[in-house]
Parts: sequence; C-alpha cells; structure tokens
Amino acid sequence: MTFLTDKTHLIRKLESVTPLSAGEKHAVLELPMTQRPLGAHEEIVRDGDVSNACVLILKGFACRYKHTAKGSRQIFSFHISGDIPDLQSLFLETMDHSLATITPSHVAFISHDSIRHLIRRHPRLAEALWRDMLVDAAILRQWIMGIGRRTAPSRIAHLFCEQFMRLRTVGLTNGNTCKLPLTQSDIADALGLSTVHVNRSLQVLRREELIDLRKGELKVVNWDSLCKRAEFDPAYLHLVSPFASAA
Amino acid sequence: MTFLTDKTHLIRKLESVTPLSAGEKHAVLELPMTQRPLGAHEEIVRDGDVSNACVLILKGFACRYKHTAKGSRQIFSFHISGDIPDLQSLFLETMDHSLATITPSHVAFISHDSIRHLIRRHPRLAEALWRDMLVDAAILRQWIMGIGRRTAPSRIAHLFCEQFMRLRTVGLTNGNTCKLPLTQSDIADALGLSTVHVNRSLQVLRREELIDLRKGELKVVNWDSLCKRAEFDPAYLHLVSPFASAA
DNA sequence: CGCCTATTTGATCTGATTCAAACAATGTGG
DNA sequence: CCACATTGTTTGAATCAGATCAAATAGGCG
Repeated sequence: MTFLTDKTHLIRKLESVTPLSAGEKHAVLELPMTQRPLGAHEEIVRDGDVSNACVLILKGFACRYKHTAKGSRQIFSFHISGDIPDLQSLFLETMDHSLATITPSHVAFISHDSIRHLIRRHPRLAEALWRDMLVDAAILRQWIMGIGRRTAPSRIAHLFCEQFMRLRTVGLTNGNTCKLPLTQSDIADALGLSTVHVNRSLQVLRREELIDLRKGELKVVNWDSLCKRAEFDPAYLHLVSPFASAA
Repeated sequence: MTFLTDKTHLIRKLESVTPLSAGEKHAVLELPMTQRPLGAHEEIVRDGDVSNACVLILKGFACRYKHTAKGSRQIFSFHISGDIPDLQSLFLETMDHSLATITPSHVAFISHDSIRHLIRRHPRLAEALWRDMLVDAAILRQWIMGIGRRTAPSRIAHLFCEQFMRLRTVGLTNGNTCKLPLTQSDIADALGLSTVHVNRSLQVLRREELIDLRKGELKVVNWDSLCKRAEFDPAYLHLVSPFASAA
C-alpha cells in the first residue's frame, strides 16, 4: 500500500470523535476502495446525481456547493484528507448539492455496499460515522451563525480557526501554519461575501497581526486573539480529549 | 392514550423519508416517553447541557438557536409536531446550541436507552432516524444558501415554502394555510436580518400577492409564484413519493 | 383600562456590493 | 527565453441592501 492510498487521515479523524479499537481500525483499513487522481476544479459528484459509492479525500482540498439560479455559488464546506464529504449518499439517494476539488487531489471511492457491510459488523464504527455526520451538521450551524450574525473579518477569522483545527486533528498543520489553498473568491462564496470585501477584510486581519494568508499557506500569528476575534469555541467540533486542546 | 400523547406526527414524518412496516410503526408507538406541557419561550435544552433523553415535539412550535457574545440570537431551525430536534444528543454528549419553545407546547422525553434499544432491534428505524438527521443537515445547507446568497424577500419566501412543506407532510396544513406562530423578530433571527427589514420585506411579499401572514397564520396566496420568488426546490427535503408532490 | 408585546413607519447611517481597472504571479507555446 | 494569456489579488469610486435608532400604532389580555 503506497502512501497515497492509505487511510491514516480517515482513522485519525474518526478517532477524533470516537475512540476505536485495533480491530475496528483494521476493519477500516481493509475497506476496499478504488483510487483516482483528479485535477483542480473537477466535479466529483453533481447536484442531482445518484451514486453507489462514497468519496474519501486522500489528499488535496475539495468543497461542497450549490449554485443560485442567477449563477452565484454558495460553498457549504471545505474538505480535507480523511473527510468523506458525501457520506450522506449512503442514506439519501440523490445529491442535493455538488462536490468538487479545489486543488489537484487524490480521492478514493468506497462502495456503499462495503460501508454498509462494515457498519453492520462494527456498531462502534457506525456510531463513529454517525458522529461524523452530526459534527458536519454542527459545522453547518456555525457557518450559519457566522453568515447571519458576524461581521466579515470575524466571519473569516472563524473560518480560519475551524480549518486550522480540522487540519490539526488529521495532522496537517506545521506549528502555527498550514496549507489552505483557497482563493479569495472561494472564501467569498463560502461566507456570503464579495471577493473585494474578502480582500479588504483579509488586510484588516493582517494589519491586526492575527493571521497571514499568502500563496495558499495560512500562518496563525496569534491564535488566542484570532479566536477572540472570531468568537471561536471549538466545542461544536466535539473532539475527544487528546484532540480537544486549543492549538 | 390521549390525543396529545400520540406519535402520529412522528410516524408520519419518518414515513415521509422512509417507508415503514406495520411492525416498525408499532415499535415506535411502544416507545416509552414522559410528557410535559410547556409555556411559550421556555428553554428545553441549554447550550452545554449533557442529556440522557431526546425531546419529541408533540404539539406546538420550538426552535434551536445560539447567542452571539454580543447577545444577538441566531436561530438554526424551527420545529413542529413530530420533530425530534435534539436527536443528535444520542451521539454527541454535550449540546452545542439551545432548544426552546416558541409557543406553548407539549413535548415528550424519550430516553436515549430506549431509542438505542429500538434502533438495535429495528435497523430500518435506525436508517429512518439517520435519514432524518441528514435531511436536517440538508435544511441547514439551504438555510446557508438563503442567508449567504438570497435577498431578504426571497429568503423569507424560502422559509415559508419550507415550513409549509414540512407542516404539510405531518398533516398540519389546511388547504393553502397553516399555523406559523413566528414573530417578525423570530424570522429576523432565523434569517440574519433585522426585525425592521423583515417587516418591510413581508409587506413586499404581501403586495406581490404571494403570501399573507397575520396572527400567526400563514396563507399561501400563490404557491407557484412563491416558489419561484424563493427559488424553492423541495428536492433537499428528500421526501418519498406520496409526500413529494408540490403543495 | 392599562400594560406588555408585536407591528409599522420614518430618517439616517454603514457594511458590503458592484463596476472598473491596475497589478502581480504563474504558466504556455512559439 | 520572451510574449502573451490566464488567473488571482489589490485599489478606487459609486451605489445599495439592509442595519440602526427612534417613535408611533396596534393588538391581546389580566
């Protein structure tokens, strides 16, 4: 098994919400999957599709989104290694939004049948997946909170706190920096802002010496102040103890 | 079993996303629960609570919400008869938001133990609940779509379409009208608007002869135009065929 | 009646959008 | 290795949707 095909990020992620036994981890590792490399901005699943497999992100960045009638895009979530963004397709036949890569990525397809088989044999893994879906929903609620009630800079700050935490739980941060290859218009579409305003708000956060985002790399200059600016409280990520401590 | 204690709305709701056998319905009806009448604006579960039971709304209106540091409220969802708003507490220990009544209501508490027992015996019911949670998340995504990318009147129109559809699937509409006892400030807090602006936007929708909302009763004057105004596509509610047709 | 809560209206202000254009970085083909 | 296209970032100016502040009106209800 090569580096790219491995499921360490997935395991790490599941363990972040539910402790797993060696046997359960093994069962996950044994899940059959077919890998596929993708370019940037490639659609993986389309709004309205009916699929018989789930997508596991092995490497890269992806997002879920939907378009308005007038063509503007709303991004609902960003996805990183270890995420199964369309886990819902296991229970809801047709997709109600799309999934696409942001950067060149490696994804794996795991058939619904094998996941169903897995969770039938391992109730604790079923619980772990169930939790994962619920955390996904909790993240959506925070997203709403931000768009509905926070100013642009604090909204952006919150997104950065969340992404940093999520990347950290799968081991993809490096000290106080991490890869975050989002364009300003990605951020705008995620947070209900215009690109121009995202640009100006980023300058504010930079001037306040909270973060620095350049060339797809996020540097957290002052985590505590950033959290304060964002009103970020990681409780909604429901991380178990070893993962829960602030970065 | 009196009228108020019955679970017809819950069953109706579960059937709207997953067909159920007579045995499964019976198992749901047998679920032990303790009923409690509540006044308006009473907190049922508080942000940070750890509970050992789920809440089933038997009668009335409730909402899930959270407060900003500065005190403004963001509502994430409205709940009606048949909803189990905090189903997530079954898998996520501590609540990451609050749940409160809007109108005087009757709620029932169903212990986690008995739900766990139920879904262990009836995998299809587990699936139904799983689906229910996923539809809940899909609704959150639409909520984001609205707040992020729609104008105030169309956002409000979308909320009305959604509520009307949801009320209709549990049998709580009456022709083209339904109870919708939300104040303008409830709507504002749900959609990230100010009360004043909700008021003016409602006047717009009224003048356009799409809806009429007065004294907690919503009258849909022109369903098709309302859907168009809202860009409402009920696909995300994932209703099975007998429930899926447009109102 | 009088109190409380909800709706409505008016006036003013502002965060964010839009439009437009310059600028920087990166990649591509000749 | 340069010319050019492409994509992303930055800046400026005008405009607008929606917020805020303040006050009037309208319903319920004990």
